[in-house]
Amino acid sequence: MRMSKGVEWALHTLINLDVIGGGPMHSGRLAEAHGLSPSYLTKQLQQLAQAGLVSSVSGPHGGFRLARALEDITLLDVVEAIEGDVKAFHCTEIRCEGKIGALSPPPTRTCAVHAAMRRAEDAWRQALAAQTLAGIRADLNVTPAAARLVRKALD
Amino acid sequence: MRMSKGVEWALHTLINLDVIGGGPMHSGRLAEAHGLSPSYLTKQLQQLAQAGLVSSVSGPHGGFRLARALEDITLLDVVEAIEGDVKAFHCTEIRCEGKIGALSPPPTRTCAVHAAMRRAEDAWRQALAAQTLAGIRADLNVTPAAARLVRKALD
DNA sequence: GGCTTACTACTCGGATACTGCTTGTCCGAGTTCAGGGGG
DNA sequence: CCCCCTGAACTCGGACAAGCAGTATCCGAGTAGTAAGCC
Repeated sequence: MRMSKGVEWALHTLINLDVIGGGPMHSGRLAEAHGLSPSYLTKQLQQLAQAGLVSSVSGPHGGFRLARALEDITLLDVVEAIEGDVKAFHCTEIRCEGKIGALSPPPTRTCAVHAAMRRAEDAWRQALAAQTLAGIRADLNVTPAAARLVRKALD
Repeated sequence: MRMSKGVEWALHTLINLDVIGGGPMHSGRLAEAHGLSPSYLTKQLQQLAQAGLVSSVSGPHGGFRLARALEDITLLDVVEAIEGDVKAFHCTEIRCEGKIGALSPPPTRTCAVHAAMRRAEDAWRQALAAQTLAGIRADLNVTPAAARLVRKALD
């Protein structure tokens, strides 16, 4: 039950992309901004590109840039882009296996255990979808001085 | 981001323990009731015992029995018993690493990304804590005939 | 001098090893029950 | 006839392998910019 650390990397990197603004930034710079593995961060950025959160530009002066405004990117978007379809609980229908499964008639309704876990996960997903990266950036309270600092670090 | 399948096993097994009621039932029977690996289910039951959800009895005619009523067992109790402390998102404080970390003053407040992810997980945890196994069993709508069937399968 | 063309350097993209955790299994410690012997 | 003791069988409990997803890495494909050559 551990979330990939790529999610943390992606979130910070997306916000950094917004702070510097403008043209594409190549992944190596974005990685050293937080001391991350460049190759692995590239992999995560590719996932984000496939999901349409960033756009990639090849060649010299290429890199990644935001494809949407932070207001239009929710936490759920990022988590789903990195983790794929987020279903922590996987119902394997063990109620239909073994002795009980053999003796019971085939069930007609969905598994109650499954339904209960799904309700909880829906609450989680909903809470993720309710928060945008713009809100997080506002919470970070990036001062103009801090923004200059980030641009300098990525320059 | 996958939850251990032990959680599913534990939930179904706990409800079965309640349906049969009474004395301890040994893990082998509980396992074959749903076609599970006996050794591995024992491992999960031990986790539940450590968490105080079931009590274990050694020796012949021993096994596991519910230590609490289903009303007093929430989904969160089970998930935490099996998975340990449930924190999907682990903040590694990358904001303090790399170039940005070196240039920025040490932060005073908690990481905004971390806080946002924690809010979502709190919603999930809260939804888990709001559902008891008694509610799930009620949702299953176990008829007397079905209860007899379970007892027979575990006899 | 301007245009075309080939080259180079730099970036993303996907295929390829490695690591840690979940999953699965095994054997030993402890306990209860049963049977036999003694009082 | 009743009690105690010894033994055996059965259960949990924790230590020990195997498989798989997450982690990390590397090299090839593609592109833009540049410089040289030609008109």
